[in-house]
This record gives sequence, C-alpha cells and structure tokens, in this order.
Amino acid sequence: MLSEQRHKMILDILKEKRSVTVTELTNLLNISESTARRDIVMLDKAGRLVKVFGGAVLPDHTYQMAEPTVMQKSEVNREEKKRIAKYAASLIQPEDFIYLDAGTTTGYMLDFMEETKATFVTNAVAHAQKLAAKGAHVVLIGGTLKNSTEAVVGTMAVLTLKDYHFTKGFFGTNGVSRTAGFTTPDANEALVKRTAVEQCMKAYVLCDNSKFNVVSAVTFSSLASGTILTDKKQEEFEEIATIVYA
Amino acid sequence: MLSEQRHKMILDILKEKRSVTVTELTNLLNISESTARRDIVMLDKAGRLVKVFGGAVLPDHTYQMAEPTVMQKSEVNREEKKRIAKYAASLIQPEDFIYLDAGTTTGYMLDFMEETKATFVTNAVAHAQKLAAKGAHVVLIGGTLKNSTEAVVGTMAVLTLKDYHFTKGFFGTNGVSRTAGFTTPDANEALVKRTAVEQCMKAYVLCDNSKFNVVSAVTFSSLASGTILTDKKQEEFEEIATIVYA
DNA sequence: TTAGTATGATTGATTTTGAATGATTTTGAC
DNA sequence: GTCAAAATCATTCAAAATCAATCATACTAA
Repeated sequence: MLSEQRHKMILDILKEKRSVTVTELTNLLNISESTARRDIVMLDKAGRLVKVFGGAVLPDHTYQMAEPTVMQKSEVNREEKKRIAKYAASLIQPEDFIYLDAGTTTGYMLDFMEETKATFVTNAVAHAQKLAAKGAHVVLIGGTLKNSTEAVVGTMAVLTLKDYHFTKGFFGTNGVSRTAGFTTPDANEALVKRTAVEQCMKAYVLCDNSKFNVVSAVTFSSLASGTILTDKKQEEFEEIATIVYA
Repeated sequence: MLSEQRHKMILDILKEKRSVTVTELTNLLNISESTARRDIVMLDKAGRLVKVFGGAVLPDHTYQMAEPTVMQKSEVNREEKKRIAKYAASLIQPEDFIYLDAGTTTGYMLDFMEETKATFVTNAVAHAQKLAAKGAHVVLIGGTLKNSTEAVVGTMAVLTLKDYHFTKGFFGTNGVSRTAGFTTPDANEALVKRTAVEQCMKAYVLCDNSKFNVVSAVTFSSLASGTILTDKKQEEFEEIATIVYA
C-alpha cells in the first residue's frame, strides 16, 4: 500500500473518531507498529495531526484549516446565512472603505458583491483572494498565519488595523448573548475582531438565528458596538441592540 | 498500445482511485514495470500526477484556489527548479529567520522543507498557507493583493519589511543579466523584492538555467547583493557573481 | 538499409518496512 | 507521595520492495 493511502486512511479514521491509538492503527490498516508510528510522526510533522503518547489526535483548530470542515460548518443554516450575506453585500457603496472579517457568513457576501469599486481590507486569506480575483482593490492585513490557512491574527495584525478607519465593517460571530455580547472561540481571533470593530464607523455583525443566546469563549465586542444583521425576529434582543432584518 | 492511450488510462484510473501502485498498473494495463514507471515519470513531469514511492497519486487539491496561474508556469525546467529548490531548502537551519519570496521555484522549496522550527516571513499567500499547514511559525506580510498573482505588494508591504532583519532570504527571478542584474516584469513586485533583499543578511536567488542572460522589465537587485543558486555551470557569470551549484 | 524510438528485462542502488532492542513514560498498587 | 510493572517509545538492523540506470531487442519511418 502507498504511504499516501495509509496517511489518508489515518486522517479519515481520525476525522471519524477524533483520536486513535497506535495499536488500533496496526489492526485497522494491517500494518506493523513501526509503520504506524512512522506515519504518525510524518503526519505530525506535516501538521495534519498531533502526536500524543499512545497514538494521535486531531489538532483542535479554532478556525477550520481544510475545506471539508468549512464545508460542513457552512451547511448549518446555509440558506439563512446566504440571505443575510446578500443583504449585507447590498449595503456596500462605491465610496466605502470596508473591513471584511473572516468566516463563512462573511464569505457568502462575496458571491453577492456587485460593487467592487469599494476598497476592502480583510484578515481572511481566502476572502482576499476571491476579492482580488473579482478585480477589487483589496488589502490583506499582515500578521501570523496560525495553523489555520484561513485568517491572519497577532500583534502585527492588530497594530496595522489601528491605522485604518473603515466606513463599514462586516463581522461574523459564534455567539450573541445579552450578557456576554458577541463571542468567538479563539482569543487571538477575538483580539483582531475587537480592534477591527473599533475602527469601523459602522460595524455589522452577521448572525443567523442559531447564534442567539450562545456564548463562546471570548467576547470581542458589546452588543452596543454593532448592528446585528439577522433573518428571524429576535424580540428579546431588540431593546438592547440595533437589529436589522434581511 | 500507444503511449497516449496508456497515459489517458492511467489518469482515468487515478481519477477513480486517487492513487495507484506501479504493480497495479502493470497488471491493469498489461505492460512491463519499466513502461509503467516511464509513464509515471512522464506524467509527473507534465504535472498531471504526482510520483510517489510505489506509484502515483493525484495532485494536491488542497490549495487549488491559488494554483491555476502557477500551474502553467511551472512546466518549464520543472526538474531543475526542483533540484535547486531542494538544495535551497537544505540551507534552512532551526534558528533561522527566513524571508520567502513568491514564485514557483521558491514554492518547490516547501516540498523539501523539513525544518519547520525556523520562522518564516513571506508575501506569497499560497506559500504562507502551505507553511502554516506544516505547522511552521509563519508571518504573512500585509498589503495589497494583486489581481494577477498570489503575492502581496504595495507600500504597506515595503514598510513592514523594513522592520524585519532576516538571516536568510530566498528569491525567484525572471532574468539574470551581467548588466541589468536580477529583473522581474512587475514594478510593484520589484519594489517588494528589492526591499526584502536589503533586509537579508544572506540573499539567495534561485535561477534555473533558462533565466541567464534574460532581462525583464525592472531590476530589483544587483548581482552583487545575492548568491545565485543554479543547476548548470555559468562560466560567464562566475567572475561577477557568487554562484552555488545545487 | 539505418537512425530513431519504444519496450521489456536485468542489475545494483535506494527506500520502505517490520521485528528486536533497550530507553522512556504511564499506570496502578501501596 | 514512591515504586515496580506494563505500556509505549525511539533506535537500530536486516529483509523486502521499489527505484534508476543500463542494455538488448523490436518496431518505425526516412
């Protein structure tokens, strides 16, 4: 069997079970312990999994690193997200200076974007590439690209952002809560989001209905700092937040 | 059987199974091991598949987004570029602070890179993603994302670079000339390259033999500022440039 | 014919694999 | 907590698989 095949199988098993032991691999793939170990070491070096005593586990990405994961995630409330994204995209004017946050929902905006005369700034690598392909003037924030091929984070990113003053910014979020505000799982990510929100004259947070009353690890902004764009009426939030329905 | 037919069949099999061994091919196509190997080598050189130990697999689709522009260019002198890249990659030490220029040749370096303990800075989006996936500490220079390529350029990129001091830098070039030095077609890219070269204690320029005595639009560095890495002896350049043969 | 090319077999070199070894880490009893 | 047994590990080595290079043969086209 080709080592590539084995590697793929190991990653598939991991995707299924989230962790695997060396012994399990020797049985499942019918290979020697040595080979199983060697494969684990290789995949670990390549960053595809994390080697631990006894076997291997999936790296815990805060942001999805491979397409399939992003794909799966974007399945949830896909239509709603698209509707919200479409509305958000319609808010962009030719003279705008736009910040575009990383994430699946903001990603959908690109499909509905007709206005490419505006200038875009983003920390999302994929979004920047798509925008550039559309012929837009796009600036990619510099900084650390962490184990995620998605978004740029870190001190450099934050410092750079402080020099910019956006007319509008579009953000994704993992949770919207009356007490915790807008939250996201990753601290570094949160820092970038927070800074970017502060630099926006008007910050829009795109939330499909699954995000309400959800609290993730780190708050990146209070409800007051942004306008919520969503699809379904959220009565309990209307008194303490500005909500626009797509 | 015509070799073209075999090639098509091999690619069809690959499309079906994603990977195939040499032995499988000898049985399925009823050809000798030698022929199977030769076909694999040819298709690999043409970039239609990736030769691995024991057989062949389909090219990596993970970074397909940015590939297409790169793919076509990479046909010329593929093997030479790879050899040069392999040698260049071997120069990287754990404690190094590396600048990695955009381009196909520098891109090949990533495949040979075992040392991911070093810190990398790059203006190439695709390279940054690959490095991050390998688990390396990688900083992506911020700036404007050009429509045509996958490289970041512009004032912001240049200014950011001036704060960095690299132990080693690896650069691609479109031309090497005794009078014009290292040249590249795009002025913006030239500016970034020039700045990056200046910030390197040691700058390596990777040139396959097709680049010699070629002059492109804009000079980004004099021959004296960099060490040339190439594959074939270049007598006429040896007196005025430092050349290392891979 | 004769040069040019494709094929298949053979060879020694290289790479991968699996088993064995002793070292290291974890576990569980105390 | 300590200690010893069990499990897991990294390293080494030889066997097996695979490879690149070479050569002889067969076929093709001028």
